[in-house]
Amino acid sequence: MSQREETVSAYFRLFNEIGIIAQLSGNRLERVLPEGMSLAQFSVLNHFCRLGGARSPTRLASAFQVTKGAMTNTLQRLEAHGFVTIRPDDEDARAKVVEITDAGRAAREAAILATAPTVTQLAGLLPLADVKAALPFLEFVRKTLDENR
Amino acid sequence: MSQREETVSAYFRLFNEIGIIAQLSGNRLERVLPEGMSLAQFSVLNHFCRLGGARSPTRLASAFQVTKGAMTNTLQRLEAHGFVTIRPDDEDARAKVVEITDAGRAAREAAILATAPTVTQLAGLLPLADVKAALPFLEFVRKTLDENR
DNA sequence: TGCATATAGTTTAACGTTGAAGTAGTTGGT
DNA sequence: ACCAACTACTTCAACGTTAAACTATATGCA
Repeated sequence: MSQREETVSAYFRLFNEIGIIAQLSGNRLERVLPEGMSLAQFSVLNHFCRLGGARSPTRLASAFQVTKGAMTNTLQRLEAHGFVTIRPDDEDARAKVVEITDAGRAAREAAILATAPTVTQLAGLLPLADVKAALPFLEFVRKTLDENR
Repeated sequence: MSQREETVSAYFRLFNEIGIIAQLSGNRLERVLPEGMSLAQFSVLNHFCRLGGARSPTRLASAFQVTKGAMTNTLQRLEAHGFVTIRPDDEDARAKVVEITDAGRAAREAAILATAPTVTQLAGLLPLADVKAALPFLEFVRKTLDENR
């Protein structure tokens, strides 16, 4: 294999491994999440609880790197469950303001409890130090991909 | 934040970053791939070219960590394009034997050429040494998830 | 002020995936 | 030789995603 081919294959392998891990870990978490709660919904609830305050759909879409259409879908489901409220933005009639509800906070708590055994199991298998060591590079890859679409 | 919460959040961040990277890199490659060729199809063609020989659908499904249903879908599309042949297995009437065709090899070549500029761009942004350094951990994570479903 | 352009959000079709149900064939213990 | 349990593959509905088309509103410049 030429040097060029070896280089190309390293990048393909990187994205291939990452793709498979995303698939396996996503399924895995989704299976233990309470009935009807998707990973996308859980992530949004988490975001609100961790950072507090209100957000527009567009800002959420960009935080999670999904299209606005995908975020519309997620937010409509969350609203149907009563986990968020969506109201018009007074200062910009195009925009909306999304906020988590008490029910949403409770659902997030329940979801965290539900995932705890799985996270504990993984913590026993994947050394925390390795995970922490890998994060900066992964964040760098994510930012790089994001900035060069 | 308690030690426990910090640990949990490290694992969530790991899978969150990986999920976003998978989404962004997958879209990105798919956009430059020749019309009608999905990443799943490309991966299968690549697999055949790199490793040679024939494979059963189940073996392919397990190599890519997708369900058999997903692989049925991918193989049917590849067969419709004439990129693989699918025939019964003489030694096991339940099974099938999948092989790449010359057209499939040509399509794979074309796909590699199409992705070359993107890979080159990424190679300029993500240092090869960092990518190579990250691979063993990612492979370990993938194997661990795979073995503990 | 008016108009071109940009932005916020929704809708739609198409896609790939999962999980479960179903068909067909194989295997191993008795 | 039989039959229960397993395995290979397909089909189907549901889901979350993308990209593109669309409506409505905002912004900036001539």
